[in-house]
Amino acid sequence: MTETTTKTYTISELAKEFNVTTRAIRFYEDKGILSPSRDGQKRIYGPRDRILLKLTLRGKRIGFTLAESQKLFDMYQHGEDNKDQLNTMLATLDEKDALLAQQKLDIEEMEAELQAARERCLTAIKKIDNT
Amino acid sequence: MTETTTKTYTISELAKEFNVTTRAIRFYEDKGILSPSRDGQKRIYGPRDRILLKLTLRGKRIGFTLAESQKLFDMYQHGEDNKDQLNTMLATLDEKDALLAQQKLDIEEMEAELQAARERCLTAIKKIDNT
DNA sequence: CTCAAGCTTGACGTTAACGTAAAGGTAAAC
DNA sequence: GTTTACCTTTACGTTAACGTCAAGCTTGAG
Repeated sequence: MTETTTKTYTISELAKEFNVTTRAIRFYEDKGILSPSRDGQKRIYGPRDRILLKLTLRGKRIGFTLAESQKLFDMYQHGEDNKDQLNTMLATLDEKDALLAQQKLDIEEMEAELQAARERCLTAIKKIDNT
Repeated sequence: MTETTTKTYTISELAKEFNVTTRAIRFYEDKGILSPSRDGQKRIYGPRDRILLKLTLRGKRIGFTLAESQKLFDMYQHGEDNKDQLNTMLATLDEKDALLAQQKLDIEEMEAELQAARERCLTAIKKIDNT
């Protein structure tokens, strides 16, 4: 009764789902981020790969490099028994948190400026229309 | 009584203030973002250059390319009379706003994950300490 | 059988954003 | 007058993150 088959994905399925190229996905494997199993030649991706891909792409959107993401994943997985490594990871996490905080400020300020620019645009357009 | 002298900066002053290299600042000039005046050979930066530099760096922190920042600045300055250009700019602003909204979500989720990772770290360290 | 669709592994090309010398002008300090 | 500290231009080097062929396996449809 208990299903033991885990969901799998082909490379192009993942590519479509996350809107990236297959080339990019293979590239992430090269960088040690993904490690799909194989069916003969073909790559088979499991749920774990899917999550890692998702996290990687999210990281990218907020400015993490692939190397940074990979490092985090790596520490997260193989650091359970090494205190030094755990502390290194805590430091890394703090560092990232600080960056995110700064980014939030930057985003707020940028949004205000975009809004100001938008209003200036609209005013200028009105002026033109009244000519 | 009314002072008309505007504050000016040397390249290294700006570099120090914003913690970037002089090379980077000259690079931004190459890209058309800054346009300092000269005192003989030497570059003289005014308040306007300073602001543009600040905005550029802020943009960078949230993932804007230099070309994108430059394009925004350019539209902001020379678009007052061209309706098409104003509308293009409005579209660009909307696009950027959408990206910023996505980034906010990404940051929230990433912070949650970093927090979870941090707690896992701390737990693991405790376990080690109790060994 | 063959043919198109999708997979594979190289391997060279590209863009962005500077880094890094190299080689020299200038100006205040000693 | 010669170091020292900045400034300049020119130009080749570098890293990240893929893009873009090339050349070939394989597999289900017709």
